[in-house]
Amino acid sequence: MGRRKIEIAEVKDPNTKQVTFSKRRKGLFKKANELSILCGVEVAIVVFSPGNKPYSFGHPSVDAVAAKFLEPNDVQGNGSPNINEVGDMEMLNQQLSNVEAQILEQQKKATKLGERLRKHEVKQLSKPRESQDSFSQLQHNTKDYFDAIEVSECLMLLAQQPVVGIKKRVSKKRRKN
Amino acid sequence: MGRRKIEIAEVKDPNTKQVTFSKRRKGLFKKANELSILCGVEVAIVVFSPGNKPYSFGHPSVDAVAAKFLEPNDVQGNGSPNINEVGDMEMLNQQLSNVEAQILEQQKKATKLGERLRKHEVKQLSKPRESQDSFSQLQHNTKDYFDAIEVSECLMLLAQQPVVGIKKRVSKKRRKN
DNA sequence: AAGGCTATCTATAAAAC
DNA sequence: TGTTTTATAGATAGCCT
Repeated sequence: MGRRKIEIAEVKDPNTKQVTFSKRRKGLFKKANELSILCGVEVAIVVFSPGNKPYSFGHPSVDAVAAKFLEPNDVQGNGSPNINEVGDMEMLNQQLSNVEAQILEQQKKATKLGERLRKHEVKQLSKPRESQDSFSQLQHNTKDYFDAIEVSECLMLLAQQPVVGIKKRVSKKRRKN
Repeated sequence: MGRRKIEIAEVKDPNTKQVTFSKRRKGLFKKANELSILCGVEVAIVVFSPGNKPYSFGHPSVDAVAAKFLEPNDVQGNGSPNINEVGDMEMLNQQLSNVEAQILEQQKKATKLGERLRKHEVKQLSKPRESQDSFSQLQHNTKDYFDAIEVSECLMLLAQQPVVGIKKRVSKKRRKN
């Protein structure tokens, strides 16, 4: 959409990245706003800048969307429970291709990280192809279920914004392969 | 962006509205995905369809973004606390025409919801997702590898679906006004 | 109602201020 | 360092299958 076509890969130059972020975040929010108005629907977005500053957009507000999401009883649309989807396979593929490259490059670092990862029962990264396959498969098998849950939880958390001392504990889990 | 320019106002024809929603939601998610990749940032979106079905997008996951959003303490980016901005005044003005009423209405729901949430705390919403939480924790501790690893990690974890027994507890937080 | 197909409109990468 | 402009890439409204 600019003078030149750019590949969707992380922008290296910090300055350019920041500029890109500003422009695209603005564009994203605008799109979200249009969507909410055109279709009379509710939307909520949270995004972090390269500098880790959080930005958000909500129509009518992030809280409102969260509340609605968490109140399935109020939804009598068509009887369909919370159904969620991550997006299109196309998008996922785009992510995957990106991930593959990163995995390869980070394999070394990942090794160093090994210890910490293991603490969390996260095994070492393996070949990209494997990831892709499993992911694709997973995508198929748990598309609806998976993300629906993910979001509901996020919203639940967001819904309680004025929160400060949330403590999350993750017990060591046993791998059961 | 189509054969004709349209004003940003609620589409009346239900069918057209649905089609518009589908197309634009797809576009919105794609944009969000591109933003996350181009700038190496985290994004989370939740949107309801005209039929009240929730859809979501998250990179690397809605959870991760939510957790980060809720734990400013962990963020040492530049010390800037949560900055919340909706976008342009233009956009805001457009929203204003609708928001007020909805906010009020949502406020009640939110309140009701609050009770409910507290009651259930964060019950276990899922199994496969849990793994991502430990990962998001991990992310905070390994910022350096963060970008490169987060996605691949996510994929790996997802690939290991048969994850069970993780327990996450969220303590009741005290609001500190 | 789920996918293509353009003609057009919109977003935005670079460049110019 | 930002704001505005410009030329293009990208998104999509109306159609059609």
